[in-house]
Parts: sequence; C-alpha cells; structure tokens
Amino acid sequence: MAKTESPQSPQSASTLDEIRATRLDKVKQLQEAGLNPFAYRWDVTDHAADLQAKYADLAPGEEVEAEVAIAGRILARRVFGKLAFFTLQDETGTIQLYLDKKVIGQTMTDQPDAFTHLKQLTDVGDLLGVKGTLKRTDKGELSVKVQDYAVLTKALLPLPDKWHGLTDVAKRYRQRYVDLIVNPPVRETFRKRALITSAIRRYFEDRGFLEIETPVLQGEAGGAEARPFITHHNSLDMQLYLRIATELHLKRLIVGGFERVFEIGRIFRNEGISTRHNPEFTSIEFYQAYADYHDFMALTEDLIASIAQSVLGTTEITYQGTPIDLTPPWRRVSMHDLVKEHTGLDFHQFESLEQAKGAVAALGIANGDGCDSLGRLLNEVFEQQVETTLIQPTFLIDHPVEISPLSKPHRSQPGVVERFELFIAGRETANGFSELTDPIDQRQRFEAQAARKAAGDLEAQGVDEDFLTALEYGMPPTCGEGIGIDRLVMLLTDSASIRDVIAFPLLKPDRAEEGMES
RNA sequence: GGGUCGCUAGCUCAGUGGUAGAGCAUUCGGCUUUUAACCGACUGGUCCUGGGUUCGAAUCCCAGGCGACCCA
Repeated sequence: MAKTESPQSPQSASTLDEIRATRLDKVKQLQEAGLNPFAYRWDVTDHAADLQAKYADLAPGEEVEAEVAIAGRILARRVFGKLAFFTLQDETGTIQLYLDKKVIGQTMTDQPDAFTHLKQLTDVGDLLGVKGTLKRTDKGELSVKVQDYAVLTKALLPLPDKWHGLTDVAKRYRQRYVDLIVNPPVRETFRKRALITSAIRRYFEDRGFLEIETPVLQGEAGGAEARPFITHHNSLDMQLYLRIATELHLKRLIVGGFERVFEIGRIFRNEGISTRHNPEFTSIEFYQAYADYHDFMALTEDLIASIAQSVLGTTEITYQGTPIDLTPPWRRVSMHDLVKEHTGLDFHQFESLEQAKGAVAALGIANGDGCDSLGRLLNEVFEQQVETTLIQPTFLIDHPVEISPLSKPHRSQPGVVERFELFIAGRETANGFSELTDPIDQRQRFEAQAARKAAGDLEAQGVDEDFLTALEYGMPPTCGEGIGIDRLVMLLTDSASIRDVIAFPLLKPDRAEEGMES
C-alpha cells in the first residue's frame, strides 16, 4: 500500500500503524517546540485518592489556594475551544484536570502555545505532570485547576475503548500492563497480594521466625510429589532441577540449630496449567522446632484469620458467591472419617486392597485402578468424592502413610501420620505435619518412593542421601507447613483463576511456530 | 486427554452463502462547566491460519493455532 508514504502529516488515522505514525509526528512537534516528550522527572507532592479524600467536603464552585502537584496518565479528554477537562489517573485513582486557556496563558508565559499543545499534541494514554490549585467545579467534580504542566511521556499506542475497556482475557494476560492501566480492580488485586505477602512475612518475623533462602537449583528435586523442570549447568556439566518445594533444605536448617525458619519463594512444577495451577507459583514454608501438628493447626487458623482481618477487615468473606467464614476454630476431621461420612466406606475395616477396590467399584464412585495400596485408594476416593465439598475451612488430618513420605507416624494410630491439609473453597490451601525425624524410617520411605520412580512414577522422589545424613546428626521434634500463597490470594481477592493473581502467568506463544518447515 | 463455545477495524461488538457494518477511539472543523461531553465531516479490514465445497465463503466442510468454560 502506498498510503503510508506521507507520514509527515497524516490526514487521518485509524489503523494501529496510522495512529502510531500520528503520535510519532506529535513527538516530533513537541521536540521542535523545545519540549521533551520523554521527560526526566516531576515533583509529585500529591496523589489523586488522597486529594479526593482530603477535599471531600469542598462545595461545588469552591476553590482552595494550596498548590498541588501530581502526575499520571490521561484517561479521558473533553476539549472545548478555550477550556478542557482531562481525567488523570495515578496509582491511587483519578482526578479531573481543569485546563483553562486563560489561566495557563498567565502562568506559562515562557510557552505561549501551551494550551494549543494541550489540545493538539496530547492524547489519551499520555503521562502528564501538572501543578495547580484545587477547585470543585460547578458540576461537583474535584479538579486540579492547572497552572503549569508538562508532557512527561508521549504514548505511541492507543488505549482500549474507554467505556468497554479490555475484556479479551488472553490479551489481558499477555499485555498485563494494558490490563493494569484500564482495569482498576486488577491493580487492586495485586495491591492486596502485596499486602497479604507482607502481612504473612510480618506475622512470622513477629514470632521469631527467620527467613532464610534456600537453593532453587538442586541436584535432587525433593520435598513433594511433582514433576520437576530440568536444567543444566554448563561449567559443572551437571543436570540440575528447579525446586518443587523448599522443605528439605529448611529442615536442614532446623538440624543446624535454627528453631524457627521460613521462606517465601517461587516453586516450579512441570505440570499442567489450569485455573488453579501455574508452573511457577509462590509458597511459604515454615518450620518450628519442638512443635507438633496440633500447634500448627492453631497457628494456621490464627494466621489466616488475622491476615483476612488486616487486609479485608473481616474474617467473613465471599468467594465466587459463596460465603466463607474464616473465624477460628475450624473443623478437624480425619481422612478416614470424612470418606466414611461421604461414602459410607470404612477403610479401617478393609483387610485387603482387593476388598477395598471391590467396595469402591461397587459404589462406582472412583477409579482406583492405579492405586497400589489401601492408603492411596483412600486418598483417591477422598479426592474424587470429598475434596470439592470442603467449602468452609477444614483441616483434613491423619493421612495414610503411603502418601506422606516426610511425615511422622501418628503417635497412637497405626498406618496414618500426623499430618493436616487445609481445605477452603474445595481447594488445598495448606499442608503441614509433624516432621519425620527418624532417619531409618525416612530412608525406608525414600526407598519406597525411589521404587515408584523406577516403576515409572514421574512424580515420585529419589533418595536424598545428604538429607538423610542431616537427619542422622539429629533433628529436633519439629512441625513444618507449606501454604500456597497464590491460592490464599485467590481466596482473599475473590479471584476465579490463579492467572488473576499472578501478574505475568505462563502462556502459550500466541502465534503458530512458522519455523516448522525451515 | 475429552466435550462445548469463542476469535470480524486500535477497543467493544453486529453480520449464517450474494458489494464488510455500528458505537467508541483516530483525523479535520466548531465550542469556556464537561465527566461515555456535544454538533458536523471523514478515515480505517490478512473477517485467527491453511486447505476444501461453490459461479460466489466472514458465513458451509476439514485440519491447525490461541483462548474461555465444563468433564476426566
């Protein structure tokens, strides 16, 4: 097309390329006027939301003398001949700019074309710095009556429709920066996420826990059942894994004498993507010497209730339309009892795996084909029949030993361990247990895992010999727990998808690979 | 992995076999109290990609891509 041959002064612009060319031309015009369309700084003394709150009582038509200086992005322009109203958005909110040619002409004497530039060379999307006084217009809108302004950054690309915004979900995730500009609730979600993470960190620091960072790159990926990402270190020429948990290293620190440690960090699991799963996600794991799983259930109730209270101001929340009461105490019920309650099956009474499989098959409630033990079958039935029904916060406790290779055996019940999983809104949100400290038992558990791995279970762990050595030096009785920060943030921000609480979730490339034939 | 739905202008969406549409944005003109400003004029398209059927495909068929939801 020969249409774009005259970029100097496009007569009209509609396609993205044409809009961009028009704006580049405005950049040039600003530069020719001696102005920098990509400025260095602005003295920001005020923010929109603060001003809105502080002057909430200012009556229509009233003005105040105090000078304010703010900066932000132009979200809307309403331009008249010698008067203009812009809506400016900063991190806190929006405020209207009252741009009067007369006022600007009197104060910006060194820029005789200042008002004309405002009308002709600024666009929705540009970043603007302004100084002025405050007035509430006759129509009741608090406004900065601008005396001085500068284009701080000229935007070359247009923002989405001011009314309908950006709704294309894929585009929202791929271009989160645009999503954040035009969808204020998205900013609020990430603001809350930061508050939640900060509150969690403060909670543990206030109780004497030390945050100690452990390796992401590991020779053996342990501490959970999950497929790891594999990478390679060139100069050592060795295969490394990205961590699937922080557990085994934090427990080494407990062996080393720290009594309370935690780590908030990124975990990587090479598994599917869904509304509840992202390949990299954030967990907090924390460990306390001389404590057991009863202590940590109490701690968890208090932690999550106090986070909700401090961030949301309440412990009674609504998640996707369902009321959820986070007020402690929460129900504690064993996996055996809960499965019995929902299905009538009493796994304590089965004498063989075959008998149990027969009973499960007779009810037609779960596919236990892949289960090689009573404990795994019990877990399978739980996951298929019970898990999603646990809406109100519930501690599922005393899991089968077969699915809990790092937990201490129950002090009075054979076959189960001292473990709890917290379910809220049908989702596992936390997992903790009295830590297995017996190195002989731990070796047997690892070897059982290794055998599964050898048999083709890609989620099974290998034997971590160095961790066993650490245990042989002696680990104090300890309780440990991990909480999925993303899922907790989903719950507290009423977000349906984990992608709504991860700023830059992993996405498939949005174009087909064209390099296949080359 | 299976099923359903979606993909058309920068954005939000109509268009179900016969000339590719609207609103907003953009561009131009007007306007000193607007706030989805208004009034007038204009501009803007690989209809996700590739193949097929047809005189003719955004539309029907096949394959693929990306996404949403549901199921496993």
